Amino acid sequence: MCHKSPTQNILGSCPVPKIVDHDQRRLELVDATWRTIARLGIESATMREIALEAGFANGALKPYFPTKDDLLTFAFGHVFNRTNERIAEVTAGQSGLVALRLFCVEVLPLDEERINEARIVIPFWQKAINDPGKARIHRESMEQWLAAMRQYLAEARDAGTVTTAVDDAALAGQLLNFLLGAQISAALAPDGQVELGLDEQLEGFLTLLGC
Amino acid sequence: MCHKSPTQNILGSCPVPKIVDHDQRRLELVDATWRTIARLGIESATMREIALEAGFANGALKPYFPTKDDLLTFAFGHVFNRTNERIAEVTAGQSGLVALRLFCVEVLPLDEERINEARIVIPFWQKAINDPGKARIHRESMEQWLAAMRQYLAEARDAGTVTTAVDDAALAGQLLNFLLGAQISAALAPDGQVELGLDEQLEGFLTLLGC
DNA sequence: CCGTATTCTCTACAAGTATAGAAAATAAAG
DNA sequence: CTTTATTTTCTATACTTGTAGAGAATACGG
Repeated sequence: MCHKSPTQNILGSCPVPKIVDHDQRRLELVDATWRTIARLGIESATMREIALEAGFANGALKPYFPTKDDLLTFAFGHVFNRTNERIAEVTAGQSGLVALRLFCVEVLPLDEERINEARIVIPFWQKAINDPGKARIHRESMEQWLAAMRQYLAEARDAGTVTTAVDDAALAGQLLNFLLGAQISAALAPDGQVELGLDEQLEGFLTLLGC
Repeated sequence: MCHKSPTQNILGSCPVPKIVDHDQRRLELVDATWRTIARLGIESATMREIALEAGFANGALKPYFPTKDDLLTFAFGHVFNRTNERIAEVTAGQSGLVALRLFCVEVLPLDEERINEARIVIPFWQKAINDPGKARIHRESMEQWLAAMRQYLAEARDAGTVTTAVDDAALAGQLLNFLLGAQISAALAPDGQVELGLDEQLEGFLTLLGC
């Protein structure tokens, strides 16, 4: 009698047949979900289409995500986490205006990959309107972002690079809404359009802070 | 033999039975669509549900909107037009910073009605991601808004109330994205929440312009 | 009251969806 | 090769949706 779980048993001695890392498979499926939504839109991202994109047949997703909502919630959460990790990497060891700029540049949809992320997050927002759980995911990330931005602003004030009379909470909120709106503008821009002027808008905002 | 169309024939003399103003009926249906989306979300806004909300049975919408897409496109366009008319009313005869503030206040989701509009426009954006026609509707309105904002900024510069070195195009773009992002923030805020600080953020931005 | 053109209701249907679960395929140990 | 537990395919089901269209209801002139 063997008590070992097959997935743990790489060098096992029981009648052990298969080795699929469920967690990694889930990430593969999330990636396929992401690609499908970016390519066809969320309305065409059916379980069948996602399975196909992942290279499987219809029912293969079931053992890893019992329902479609599980899959989507996990996928959305993963995109959020990935963005936050990227932000953490880029801003590590930085502070003040420099960190604030790096933060914004990382979030703004300035390249094809992040424009795709904008095409994912908008359907997420739409679902969140009528799904309190998803709305909470959004709000918690945004609280986190706001806190980071307020800290960077405070640091910049200490350094003397931010001198405006407008208070930090208002500035951070304004900047956050700007970042969110930029997702809309980028996702709905015509196919070939590269220049939305987001760089200039960000630089403009940062310039205004020093008044 | 009678050649008059019954809908035109208010005082007719033919065997004329019914008087339904098709255009007004369409507006009623658009209103019911709007209410349904605001109440249940766009995913639950089926033809049946919309018809019910309008006080009709399933198939009654058909003569006025042959397909669901016709209904939705018309409904979205109508919300856009209504907003633009409201803006035109409020800013009529105004100019410069005053006009700019009135414009923004009219667009920002500061009351329950405009938070509902945010709950409508987000599903629209989502659909527009994969529907070039809808994307164009959005872009054309935004071009119009940008032009208006740039003009107000130019007027304010002439009046000396805007003195920043940041150029007007960047300012207008930044402000537009702020307005769009505010829709997201408001639509996903918790139910009871009244204060997002959008007023302060707008005032903060306008203050920064005078540097 | 009757006739008539319009408006609306109701039922029906074809297409597509998520999901369930039986059966086949698979891969490694013995 | 056989055994065994897992993984994947495949088919089936229950449900919802948009749409179509026949028929009933309606309202008004005569």
